[in-house]
Amino acid sequence: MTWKITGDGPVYLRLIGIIRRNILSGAYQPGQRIPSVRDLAAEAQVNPNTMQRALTELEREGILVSQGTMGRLVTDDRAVLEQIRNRELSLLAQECMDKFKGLGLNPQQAGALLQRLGEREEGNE
Amino acid sequence: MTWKITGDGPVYLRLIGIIRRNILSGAYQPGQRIPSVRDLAAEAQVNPNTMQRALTELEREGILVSQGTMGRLVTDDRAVLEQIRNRELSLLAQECMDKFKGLGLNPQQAGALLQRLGEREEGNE
Amino acid sequence: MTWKITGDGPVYLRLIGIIRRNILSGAYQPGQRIPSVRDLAAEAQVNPNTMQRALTELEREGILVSQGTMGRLVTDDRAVLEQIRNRELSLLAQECMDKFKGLGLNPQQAGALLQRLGEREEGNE
Amino acid sequence: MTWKITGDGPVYLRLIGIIRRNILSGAYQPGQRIPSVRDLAAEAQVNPNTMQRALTELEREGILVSQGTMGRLVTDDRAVLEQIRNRELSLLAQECMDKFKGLGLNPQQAGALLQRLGEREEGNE
DNA sequence: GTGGTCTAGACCACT
DNA sequence: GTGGTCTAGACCACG
Repeated sequence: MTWKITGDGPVYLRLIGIIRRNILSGAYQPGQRIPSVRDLAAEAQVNPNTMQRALTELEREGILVSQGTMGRLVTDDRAVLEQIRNRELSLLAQECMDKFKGLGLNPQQAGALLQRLGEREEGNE
Repeated sequence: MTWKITGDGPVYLRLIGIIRRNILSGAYQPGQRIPSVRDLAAEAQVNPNTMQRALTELEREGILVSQGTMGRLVTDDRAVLEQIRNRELSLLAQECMDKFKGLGLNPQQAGALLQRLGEREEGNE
Repeated sequence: MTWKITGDGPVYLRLIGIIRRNILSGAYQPGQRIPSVRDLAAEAQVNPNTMQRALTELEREGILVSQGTMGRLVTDDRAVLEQIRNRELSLLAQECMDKFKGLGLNPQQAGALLQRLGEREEGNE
Repeated sequence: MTWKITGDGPVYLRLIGIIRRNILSGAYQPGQRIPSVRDLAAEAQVNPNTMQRALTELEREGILVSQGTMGRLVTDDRAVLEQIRNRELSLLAQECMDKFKGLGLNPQQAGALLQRLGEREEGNE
């Protein structure tokens, strides 16, 4: 896992984003145990308190579940994962679309552009 | 013009991106005179030298033209603008697609998602 | 390397000319590492920033390549070197010819004059 | 007459060069009266003493002749003019050749290059 | 006023 | 140590 804590804004928010994305992308599988707060903090070169806060928020979100003294697991509730994934997709889509609009494209054109990207890749394979 | 110089990377590169986007989006019209180096630097709260560097690079790119002591203009060469716009679109599309792939979508699905965004907006109108 | 930064015009442009000529003349061999920015600046008695600018331009020109933290090398692409050499030859020829014309010589006569210079040298050998 | 006193070295030496070249190029005809020291100094934006020194040197060279209180004339001795012109040509040829050598050309090649320049111009006419 | 250049000195990331 | 970036402040040429 890469821990480029670049950009601005509170560090713990960026940690949340990074961990969430890594779960949704499958880097951490549903039901899998994640490293300890201390280890994660060391890996990300961040204060353990900051990492703790990020994990607590992700717990409240339901994507992580605490096992008391046994550490934390990624939820195995596929419905929760799917819901969070859809929310992230929606945010990402809106974010991208805003940028495309800034260059004068409407959703139809932007969507077509992405799909043309796919055709090009197929051609390269 | 908004000057959020957030994120990481050299400031002058982000200035270039911001100004270029503002030109491509039409905030600065082709042939229009842009503010002086010092004014832009004050507006963006950066050192005039840094702004100067950004503008010099944009000049080399051809999207800006210097009029010596008469200030700088946005080029009125539509072909240059269109070419740069296409390059930016290509980069943006690839960038977005990378993020969508991280969430498990292929270009077809991502494109469809953006277009569904458009239909939703039409419904709201 | 001699660093006579005499004459007029921006210093960084004259630095570019001096360094380029020294590369083309073989004082810096293709693929060879050149001194650090700071060393060159000290040698030429200019500000490191000014020297940095000159080197950056030469990099953009392709005659120098940066190795990140490993310093800069003269390109080992002979084609690039040959192309730049031809361009310099063309400029130099035109520049000389302008001066000869000021003294009433046409290209034929000027060329013959230079070649007679060669014959005289042969005679001295 | 243009008075770009650029470059380095004593001003009066550059004045000498400029005036001599203007005479040899025919801007000042043999036997013609040249402007007064005061006028020339004003034109060149130079201290009259400096201009005086330049003219005195040119007089010693024989290319200018003083008429006492009647001002100065360009010599009408074609032999003197021709001799000085040859000396200047010789210096210029050597100077150019040094630069060509720096780029790896011998006199034969340099001469051929200049003559090719002439052919190209003929083609454009 | 405009753009452009130069210096001085600092900081950062990389290795 | 290396290249690279940024700031601060000054000076110049051009109209």
